[in-house]
Amino acid sequence: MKGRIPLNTVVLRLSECSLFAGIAREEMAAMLDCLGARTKTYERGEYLVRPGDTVHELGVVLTGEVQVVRDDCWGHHSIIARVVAGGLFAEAFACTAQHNVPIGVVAATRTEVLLIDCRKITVTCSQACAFHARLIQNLLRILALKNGSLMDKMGHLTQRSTREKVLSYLSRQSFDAKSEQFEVPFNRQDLADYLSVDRSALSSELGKLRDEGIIEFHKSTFILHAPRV
Amino acid sequence: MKGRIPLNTVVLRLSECSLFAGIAREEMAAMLDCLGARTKTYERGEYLVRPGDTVHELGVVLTGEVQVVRDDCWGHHSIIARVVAGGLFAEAFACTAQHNVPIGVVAATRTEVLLIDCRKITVTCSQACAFHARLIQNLLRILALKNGSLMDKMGHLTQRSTREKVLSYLSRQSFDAKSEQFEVPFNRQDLADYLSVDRSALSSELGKLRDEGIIEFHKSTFILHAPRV
DNA sequence: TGAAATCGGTTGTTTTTACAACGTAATTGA
DNA sequence: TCAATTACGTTGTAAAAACAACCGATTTCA
Repeated sequence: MKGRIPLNTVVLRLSECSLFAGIAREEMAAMLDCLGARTKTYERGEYLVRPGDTVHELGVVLTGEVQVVRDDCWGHHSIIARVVAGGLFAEAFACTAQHNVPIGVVAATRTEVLLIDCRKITVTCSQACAFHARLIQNLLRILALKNGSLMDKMGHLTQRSTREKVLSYLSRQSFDAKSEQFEVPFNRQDLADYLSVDRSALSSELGKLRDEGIIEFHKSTFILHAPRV
Repeated sequence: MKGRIPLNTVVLRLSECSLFAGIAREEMAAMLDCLGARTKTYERGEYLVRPGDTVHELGVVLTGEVQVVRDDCWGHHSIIARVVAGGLFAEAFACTAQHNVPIGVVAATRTEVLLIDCRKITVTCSQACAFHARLIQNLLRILALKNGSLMDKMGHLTQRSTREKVLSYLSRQSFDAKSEQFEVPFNRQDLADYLSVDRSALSSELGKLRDEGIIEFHKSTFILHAPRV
């Protein structure tokens, strides 16, 4: 396999990745070879995918974190999603071999990724490797789940005011954490970019919500007292 | 097959549906039987899926049109997507057998649909019907494309102002129509709900854009003079 | 045909946001 | 350790949106 990351390290990471669920570690080396997978490392701030690229490979985040972003013609920067270790990026575009993708993928930290040509997954190979069917089913499930999370995010974006957006987001985080107290994985600017609101407006709205006793927060730790939406 | 719609009518519709691409018409009767598919008819305004439902079946729109909608706790109604003949709905939730779905699906016109239990698609059946693999691949492609359209829609929602949202939307419609002139498939209220803006604000913004010579419109026919975004 | 409902534009008021600018605290890194 | 950078809250102002209310035109349908 191409890339500088040791094979057993890669296999270890992949064993916890939902794309490879149900595939034995012993099979993985052969599988990676058949898929023509390669590893690559990016520094914080580097682009893995640029708007306008043609994408054939999907990416698996082995370590670190990437953000799927979009900059529009009015100069706004927005964060569509974050992908942490075990997650996939660009898989929807790779599956349809999309030209001129509208999004970018940028490393939020130093990041190691595995890149796999999607055609190698969806087109069953001549050796009729046993894992193909499983990979396709896993990919199907991942795409379905991602559809769900895109809809969740839309639930925040469709809110009219900054207050509603941030409450919608915090409620969701609280729900996912199964706790009134939780960490948000963004700094203020990134949270604003994620919710498509102004940073200073976000800050002041958070201040108001605190004054009203609805939330408490310190840095990225939040406590939501309000009934969860 | 259960339902009151004649089989050959269903087969004719399905032959133009991307879920069944690559499947011969002669095979379809047997396939529908194996899948346990059933047809159903809804009147305008009827709900096909309600928020909170557990969904196992995906739907294929045979005739008519449905809207995927979401009503939030603040009383806002928003339209996530519209699905016309040949399109699928609820497939992402059905694939993951999701409980308590956050969305509703409502008939925008009188609508005939085909309902298929997703487990019958993804789990290859004992007869090892030849079409299963093809269905799964088609479904994969559809989910990937839908991911893309959700991202497109987010591109509109992430715009800050009503003006930017509507221009972003109209640019896209113009691009898709490959023409400066095009029809939008919404009335004003629905367009506002789709873009998550106030209807009267949308109306007055459209008026301003017309006064500035950027667009022309009559009812749902628009002409966009501005360079496409 | 006529009443009712829907649709779309307009206006005015109140609320909210975006934007820019500034200060302080925390973090980074040479 | 000190300087530079980044992060975060705050404030003021101008712009924009939300909301409600209204009106005329069109469509629906009994």
